[in-house]
Amino acid sequence: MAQGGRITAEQWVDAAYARFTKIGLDSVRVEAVARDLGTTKGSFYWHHADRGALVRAVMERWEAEETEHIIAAASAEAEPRARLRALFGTVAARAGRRGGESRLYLDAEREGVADIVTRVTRRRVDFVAGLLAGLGFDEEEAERRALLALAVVLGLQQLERGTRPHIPLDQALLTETAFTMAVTPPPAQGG
Amino acid sequence: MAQGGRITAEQWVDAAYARFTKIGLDSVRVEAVARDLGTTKGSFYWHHADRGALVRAVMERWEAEETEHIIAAASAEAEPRARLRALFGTVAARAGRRGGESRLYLDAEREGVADIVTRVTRRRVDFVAGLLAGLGFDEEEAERRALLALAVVLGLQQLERGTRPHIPLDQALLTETAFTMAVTPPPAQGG
DNA sequence: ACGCCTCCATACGGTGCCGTATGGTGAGGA
DNA sequence: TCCTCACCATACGGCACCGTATGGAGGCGT
Repeated sequence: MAQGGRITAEQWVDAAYARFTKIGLDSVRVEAVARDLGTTKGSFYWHHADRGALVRAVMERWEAEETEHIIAAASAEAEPRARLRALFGTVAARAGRRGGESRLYLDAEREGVADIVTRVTRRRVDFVAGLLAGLGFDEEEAERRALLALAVVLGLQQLERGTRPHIPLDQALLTETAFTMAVTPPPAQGG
Repeated sequence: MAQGGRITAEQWVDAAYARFTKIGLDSVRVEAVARDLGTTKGSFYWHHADRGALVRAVMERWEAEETEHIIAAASAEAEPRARLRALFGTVAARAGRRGGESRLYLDAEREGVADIVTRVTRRRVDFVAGLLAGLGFDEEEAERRALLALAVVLGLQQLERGTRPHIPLDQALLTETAFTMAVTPPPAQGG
């Protein structure tokens, strides 16, 4: 991490992004990132306007990477059901690498990046809803189930982080149950 | 909020609890609560050891109140399905009054109250799992579905707080869908 | 009325952060 | 070679917070 020489504007974003993914957006602090880079904030304020600009750059990179991941997950399988299954698996498997995202929705407004978070969220919801619609759910039911699926991911991250000793979460079985719940249609009316 | 006279140790917890429910545990700061009370931290450090003790007292009150609410929700209806339905409705209706809880799981470890959060979470999970078991799910499936239900609540709170303009969340319809998903058994194997 | 003892206001030192000001260093062009 | 300018280290003032030290202020018993 530490290096004495010259530093580019992008390297500042790199280091800040590393902090974001590992800890959270609130850990993107000018002086802390400077320590990570082995330099001082004198460099930072030459390359960037202020902390807000750095935070925004981090979020824009996050948005780009997230879009790539969504596309990658989409192109893995052909049928909607298999796609959704693969998506659930990928999301579960990458849970540990989304440490920063667990705090994101709570920091978004204060950090002034709620617009970016909203765009990413919309894309995620639309993507999942599209798959569910392909399974036969009507548009609105598909969107509701997609929202609930997103919420489950966010919520499980919190349950894992905030409880100690950890409540045992068997990710594989939970994912299986969540997938089944998502794709199982409601029983016929009047049952 | 402001009052000049003498202040008891409990009043400090009252004011801190108000901050917790409205904003979050991280807003429980000695000098800020002192301002709310119209006094200074000189009073605080006479009544309490340090900020950690105050935070812990707030969480213990939260634990007690949450236990009451769980019991109240339980005694509202007779059958498991109706109980679960009532519980979902109550949780959805009180969403706005749980502002502090949205940050709680993320602050728990740093604030040293993960044990209390874990206890409350366990009780919630066990309660919901018990109702689901009463509907015919086996113990482990019931626990998984209970965990997912908890996660949905936490996740939806974040989605609502972190997106702007807000993604429209129709709480009533979402609750209905979530309830249906929770109580609908998986389709028979080999379907 | 006098003193005591509970309770609190104020001042202080320490930490971590933001953003600015200012001076220095080194690499590349003239 | 030396000058210039991109780049950075340091120092500073400001803010919010924690916890301590210290000196009142006021009710209460005697």
